Amino acid sequence: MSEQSVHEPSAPDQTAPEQSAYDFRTIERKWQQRWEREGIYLTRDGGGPKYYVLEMLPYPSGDLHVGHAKNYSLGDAVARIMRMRGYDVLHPMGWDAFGLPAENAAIQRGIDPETWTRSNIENMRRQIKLMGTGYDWTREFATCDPAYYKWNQWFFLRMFEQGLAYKREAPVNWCPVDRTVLANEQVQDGVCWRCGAAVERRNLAQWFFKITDYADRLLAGLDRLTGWPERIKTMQRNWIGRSEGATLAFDVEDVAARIEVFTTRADTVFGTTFLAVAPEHPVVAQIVARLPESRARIEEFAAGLRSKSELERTQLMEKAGVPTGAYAVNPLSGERVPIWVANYVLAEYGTGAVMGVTAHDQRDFEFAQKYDLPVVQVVTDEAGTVQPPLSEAFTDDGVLIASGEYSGMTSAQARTAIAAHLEVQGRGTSTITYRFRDWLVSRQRYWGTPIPIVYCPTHGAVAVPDAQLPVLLPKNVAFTGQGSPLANNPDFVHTTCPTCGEPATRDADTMDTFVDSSWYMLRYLDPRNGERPFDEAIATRMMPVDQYIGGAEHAVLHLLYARFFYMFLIDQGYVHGDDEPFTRLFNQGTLLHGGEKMSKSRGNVVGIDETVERHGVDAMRLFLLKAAPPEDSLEWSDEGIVGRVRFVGRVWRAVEPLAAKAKSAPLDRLPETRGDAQRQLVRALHVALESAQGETDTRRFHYNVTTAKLDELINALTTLLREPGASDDPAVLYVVHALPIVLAPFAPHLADELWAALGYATSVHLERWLAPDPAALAVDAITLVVQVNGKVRARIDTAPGIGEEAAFELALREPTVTAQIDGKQVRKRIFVADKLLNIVAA
RNA sequence: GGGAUGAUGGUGGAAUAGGCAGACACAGCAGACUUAAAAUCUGCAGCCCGCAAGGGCGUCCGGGUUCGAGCCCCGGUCAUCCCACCA
Repeated sequence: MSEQSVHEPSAPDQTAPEQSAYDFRTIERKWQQRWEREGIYLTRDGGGPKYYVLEMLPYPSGDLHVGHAKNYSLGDAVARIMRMRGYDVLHPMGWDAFGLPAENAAIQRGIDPETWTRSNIENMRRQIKLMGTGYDWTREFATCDPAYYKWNQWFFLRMFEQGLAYKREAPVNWCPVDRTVLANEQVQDGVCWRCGAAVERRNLAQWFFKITDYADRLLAGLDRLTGWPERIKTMQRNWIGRSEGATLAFDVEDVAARIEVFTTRADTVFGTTFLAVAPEHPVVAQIVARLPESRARIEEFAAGLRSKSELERTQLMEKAGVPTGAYAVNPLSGERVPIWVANYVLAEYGTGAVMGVTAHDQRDFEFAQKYDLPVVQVVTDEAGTVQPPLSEAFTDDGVLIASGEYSGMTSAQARTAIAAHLEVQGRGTSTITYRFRDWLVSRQRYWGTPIPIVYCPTHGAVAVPDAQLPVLLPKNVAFTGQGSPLANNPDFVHTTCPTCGEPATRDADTMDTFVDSSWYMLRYLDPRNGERPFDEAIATRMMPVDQYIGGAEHAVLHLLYARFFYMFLIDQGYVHGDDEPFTRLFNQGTLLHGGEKMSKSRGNVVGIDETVERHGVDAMRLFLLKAAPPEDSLEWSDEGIVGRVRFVGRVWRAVEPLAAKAKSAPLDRLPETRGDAQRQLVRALHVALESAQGETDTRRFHYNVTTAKLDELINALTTLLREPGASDDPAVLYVVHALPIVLAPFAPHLADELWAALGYATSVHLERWLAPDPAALAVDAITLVVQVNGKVRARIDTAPGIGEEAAFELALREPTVTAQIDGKQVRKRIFVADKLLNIVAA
């Protein structure tokens, strides 16, 4: 590492604590340089079990703040503990480098997106190294490297071949002034972020990945992911939104059309009093052709709806509709029901049409109230107490009434019977509907992976041959914020058809950046492979990721897309094994400052450079681990970190004077202990070891508790050191010798400085972890709690294993106990060995 | 509207399986060291009564189960997050 890459100290800060004897600035820099020089964090192939720990790929936004540090401190501690425990740890880092902010910088400040991105990466890499994190940097890549995005294109073509990538029209946000598509975050209050023009919805032909083909596998896989938080799995299930029901067909009177409706309540068909369709439903055009007098009314209604923002449409609007004038026929009862266009029917879900069952669906009920439609109850509860008139929809399952031959059946029986009956007549089928849609991957942007498709007047959409990949992003691009940068670039767009060689045009869209992050965990395994995205054998050996760490904001999209992508890779045989890519998932809590999430846009960031310069890396990392459990959000505290600065100094002052002696204290067996204080000290060390190691086993990562155990350890050590002769005590020297090992995952620089002071020439991070020793953890004295009627009245210090009778006799010697029993009869005794004696007296 | 999670001292938090509530730390107070301060070290510290010994109360509120509830059950309040016209 060169000198330039180390941060220059900022101006001296008068409020900063005076430098103690432990010069963290010099020491931390020294170790970081040495670790890098010696390559101690390169992935080892030492014949141990593999352990792949991965933090979610960061976006290179510019500067790291302590919120990022919270994430990396955790992953780094996990990686270090597992490495010391003998696992062959893979812990890589890279960059999610495509995306909108770089393009915005280009539009607003005229900076080339690549220049902007690369310089951010440089800075963030420097800052991550400044934290002393143990990544294997030889595997680093950025998703904007052509050597990476080439494989995005390659996978796109494989999906295209399999019919999993397809093209269809879909609405986008369109700015009529800038003639460009806007991302949702570029639409603010319905207007363009740049020019303020009102944003329109427009249909464009775009590429989709057929993730819905995998819906049931994505659902089923969740049940096997026992190492994932239940909350995230629930969110994914809700997102997929599997719904079992039936599709039923209603004939339209006087129009040669059928309206299909999806319903989960086929048992309520007899209660249908109207049909509601989305304004976009094709039947609307057919009805208008037949009943021209309805045209104006329907078009006005649809136009009013289109002018509303998404927010107004989904949250604020009252249910409303207009009658089309046409009627449909109930396939079971034969009754005529009016067809309405309604604002609460979604074109994209189900069939875009619903049967209006006013008595048994709350939305339909409200609609009926507003437009005075009949309410026909066809289900009642078991006891038959629910009777008309209804004041609200009765939405529970129950028993059918007024439903012809189905009356008397339960809802569940009727659903099956009705679906079967209609199926025979060709008017119904059992259907499973999903809430989530196929994955729209086209983005009308520059800074992303070009879609490797060419449009030929003769041959249509043609795949770019593999040999011609990557389709490179052009360099000579003007960023005006108007139009599409690639579509505006003739050199890029004009090409020849791979099939016939005639003039053709390229697809001018780029891929959603979620494509980039859907398979990156595989590229780390074989990052320089030029022939394949990754080697099959290596991937099969190293996958899945054992521990994935990141924020809950990716609970649905990224984590669902990556699971889908991996299932595809498994199916295609690019990697073998289980089709879930992330065995365990841990969701970090966010870092708050001033009660709000720390972020550049909120202007409440605390930078890494300043924090490290002022307090030191180890203190920062220890504070971020100590202040709260890692899944909780955590309020940054400039005061709180002072406690960790003190801890670092206290450890150094306690250990350093004894370091020369301590190396000869053997670590392979427990030391002789003379007294209770010595036994407590050795026990404190093993409690800390157990805490640190247990957290990786149980996956809770509650290092806030582990750091408290380290506090207790150092408190016990400094207390003992005040006793005469302590510096020759075998227990003290044993603990001093072992201390760097237990500190290594959390304060890696301090640990190595202590290890060197002991006289070691090699890094402590190459040492083996100490196994917590049950003999050291055993206690030789307990405090037995004595309760009278459930209230603590005395505590008796005694040896473990004391019997109930003996305990009772001791308890009766305590005046605070006898005072409570006095004049009462002892009715009962509850005895919990080595813990508690409860005397029940009345 | 639906779902999930949570609520513990001045603050962040701890409490393995229903068994000592408040570990550890921050802030605070007192003391030691110092000419003085900083740094460091030591001690105190949930609330109320009491000189003390000790006692009463106490984990959002109200009930319940239990010898015993921060933890389990029922009802409520508040907070955060997610989904939200999904037929």
